[in-house]
Amino acid sequence: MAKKLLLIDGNSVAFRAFFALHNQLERFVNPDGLHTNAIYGFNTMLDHMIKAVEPTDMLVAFDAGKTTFRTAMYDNYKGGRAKTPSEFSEQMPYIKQLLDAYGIKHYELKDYEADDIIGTLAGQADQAGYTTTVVTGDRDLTQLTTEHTTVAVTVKGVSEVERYTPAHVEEKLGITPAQIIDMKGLTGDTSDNYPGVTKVGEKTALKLLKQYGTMEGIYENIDAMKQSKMKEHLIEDREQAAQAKVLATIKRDAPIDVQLTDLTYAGPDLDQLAAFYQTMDFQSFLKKLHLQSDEPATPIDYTVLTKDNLAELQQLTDHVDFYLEMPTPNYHTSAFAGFAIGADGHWYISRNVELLMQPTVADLLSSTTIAKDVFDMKRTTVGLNRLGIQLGKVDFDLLLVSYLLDTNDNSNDLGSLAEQHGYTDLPSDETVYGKGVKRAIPEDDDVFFSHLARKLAAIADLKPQLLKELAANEQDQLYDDIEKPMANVLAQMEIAGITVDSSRLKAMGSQFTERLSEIEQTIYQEAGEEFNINSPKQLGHILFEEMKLPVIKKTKTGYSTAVDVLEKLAPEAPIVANILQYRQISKIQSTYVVGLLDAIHSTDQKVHTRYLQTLTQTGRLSSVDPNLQNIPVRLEEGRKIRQAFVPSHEGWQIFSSDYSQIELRVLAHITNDENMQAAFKAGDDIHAATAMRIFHLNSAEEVTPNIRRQAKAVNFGIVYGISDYGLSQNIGITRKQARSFIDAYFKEYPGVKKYMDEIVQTAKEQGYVETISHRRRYLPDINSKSFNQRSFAERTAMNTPIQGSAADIIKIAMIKMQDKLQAAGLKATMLLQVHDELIFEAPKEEIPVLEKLVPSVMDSAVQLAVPLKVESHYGDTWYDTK
DNA sequence: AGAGTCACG
DNA sequence: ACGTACGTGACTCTA
Repeated sequence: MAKKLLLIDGNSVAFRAFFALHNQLERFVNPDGLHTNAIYGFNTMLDHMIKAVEPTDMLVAFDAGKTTFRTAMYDNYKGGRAKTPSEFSEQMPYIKQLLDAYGIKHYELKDYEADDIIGTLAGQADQAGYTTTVVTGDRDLTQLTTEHTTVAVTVKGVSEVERYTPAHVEEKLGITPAQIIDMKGLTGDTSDNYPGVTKVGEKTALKLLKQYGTMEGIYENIDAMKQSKMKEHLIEDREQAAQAKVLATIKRDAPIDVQLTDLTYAGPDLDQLAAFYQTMDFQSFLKKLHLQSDEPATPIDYTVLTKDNLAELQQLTDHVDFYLEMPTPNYHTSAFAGFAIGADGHWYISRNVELLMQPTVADLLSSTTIAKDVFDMKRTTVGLNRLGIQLGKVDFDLLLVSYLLDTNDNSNDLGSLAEQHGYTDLPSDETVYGKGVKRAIPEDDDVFFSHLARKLAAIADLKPQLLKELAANEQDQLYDDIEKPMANVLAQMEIAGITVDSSRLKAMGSQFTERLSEIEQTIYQEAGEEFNINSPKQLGHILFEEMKLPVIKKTKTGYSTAVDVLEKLAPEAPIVANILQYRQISKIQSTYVVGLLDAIHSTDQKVHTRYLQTLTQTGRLSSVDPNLQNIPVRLEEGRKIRQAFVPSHEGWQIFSSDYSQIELRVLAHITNDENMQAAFKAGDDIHAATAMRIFHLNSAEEVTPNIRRQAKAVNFGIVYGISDYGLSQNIGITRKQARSFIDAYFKEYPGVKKYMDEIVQTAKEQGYVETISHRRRYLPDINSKSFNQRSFAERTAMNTPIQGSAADIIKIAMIKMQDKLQAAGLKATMLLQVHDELIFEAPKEEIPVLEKLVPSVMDSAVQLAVPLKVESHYGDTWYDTK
């Protein structure tokens, strides 16, 4: 049989696992007080790789301590690294125990790193005709790839890897695996703390290698290179580079005393593994083990609910678990497949949702004293509403709570989510219902009913644990006072829907169709041939190969034809302007005319979006099916789409209020910057005020529109976690100028500077950032080795509290708003939310009331250190609210 | 299914 | 030196 060898870089993968589950650090503690997150993550990765590779032979290599031949050669090697957390080191011996139970050989060698052991064995395996897979978190190991050796580098979480073959290395970097060491030699390695050639980074290195092949090749030709700073650096740092290359080179001949033939993998010792899992308190792995040993899944008890036993439900007087199954995601239109109801292990199931309308059940559900525990209360509320039933008091919503605990837990599948929280008695819907075209509700009653019963059991079982975690995070208020009431408000808005004038849309559509075919003909003439303008590939061919226009930007797959590129090309050829025009109209046509028409419900001429309440990483909502949060407004052409959004009654109007600069006001609040707060308190135009400060102007007259525009861009940039490059691109200035703008900004608003530094520091220490309402976002990459990932996490750390707090504020306003509308007995209805804007419909005569009420509710939603400002507009259509 | 593009805050 | 602004969803083409 063909030999398949799996080699694992033990330290690297364990470290990766530790940080991937860092946000769960305190949940992974066994009864002895040992942290187990790295062990758990390592095990997950192990299972995943064994399943994917099906190895006949395996070995896990470890580093053998601090000093190696590399430290002997260069004493700063891996110097200056942050100390390994003790929570991590304490787990290492147990990872080795785990491997023993798995029957996997592990090995370490004094004076050598795990890399060298792997390199040596991979080389031997290649000779012996094995197929080898190397698993590591360290990209440098890609130098080992050959035709028979694949290197799988962990990218995200614990089980996602990127597989490097020689072809993949070539494709990503444009060099061969053997040239990786030349590249490292030139660039050095910050995380291992050795330098290469000054000012030479990956890009320069790759360019040089493509030209000269190897580091030696570069130096052989160095004299012929034209004079430049780079040449000087190359000459000066020659020795350093040579040393770096040696440091980066993985040994292929380490003096190992294991033989390839010793590595046979025969599978785990199940008893030993079970005992290990018991000590570690790994319930889910224990479960899997039992499944493997062919023990039947524990059956679950349930009762089929019928008209005859309905009365039994009257015993439920304290709390009720409830789940309504709708097979498709859109609960406004989905069929009903069945439901489950019960409490304390007594589960009643039926496919017949008409039973829900029986008073016994309906009263239970709509009761405001008997609390319901559910999964996705908004979905449940809308679904029940279609059956004429109100969902009353909800105590626990597993979906909402999981999202608040960790915004990454945003799967909509109850089974997957439960598993995330260590509950393994519930398979995913995909497992039970199938996926894709094969997805269907099981015909077998027992299969389906058991699944529904297990859903209730999961909700009931996880409730105490999750509520405890919520309290520990100080998120009780966020849950009780914001997200739960929010779910109800959103359900009402979704049910209300907004009326769309389809004849208006259709009229616009035929105009667009006509214009499109005209432009299309012009483009074909200018191109000299017909092609698909919607295909970036074909368009790129025409523009850059046939017409030979200059290439400004490339994408992964070819030439970029994005707007910013085309705008630069417009002066070169008239076809470009026509393409831009075509793109603009075709976007409006496909997404907003045709797309919107498709979404109109024929029953009421309305669109009913769904707001996703548990998706975004910041706490904002998102809107789907259709997305009503990105209806065109910036360009007049598209803005006209808004004329199709009309009130649902004769004599009514559309009314809208929006927060003005809410994110900058939040910024002024949380940074406590005196200068920025003063500007808002004085009611100044903040962009003009910023302009005067950073450009040192003395009077408001000196703020020209262009200067104000630049200051506005800087303000935005700050909110996004600015970089000089990003700002320079945005407003078309040099990087140096952008840098000086930013420096001036921080000097003028020192509180902002201080906040930005502190929030990044806080994120690095605690692993997450928070909004004013204790909404939390974990940033696992904040301490990443990769500059890119780390920088991204740092910008996120700066932006999330701002964007997220603004989201908190409008949510609070919406909840208060809904109450006020009801209390005032108004007919006005809240229809839409677009991040900083609320849209209503109301009888004309209520407009004056709304003009006072809405802004007052919005600006007093929370008390900040600066005032909140709200602007209102109204008219006959959404278009007219300007 | 993923990439490219473009609509919004 | 590194490679770049934060958060979304829908449509079209192409593998």
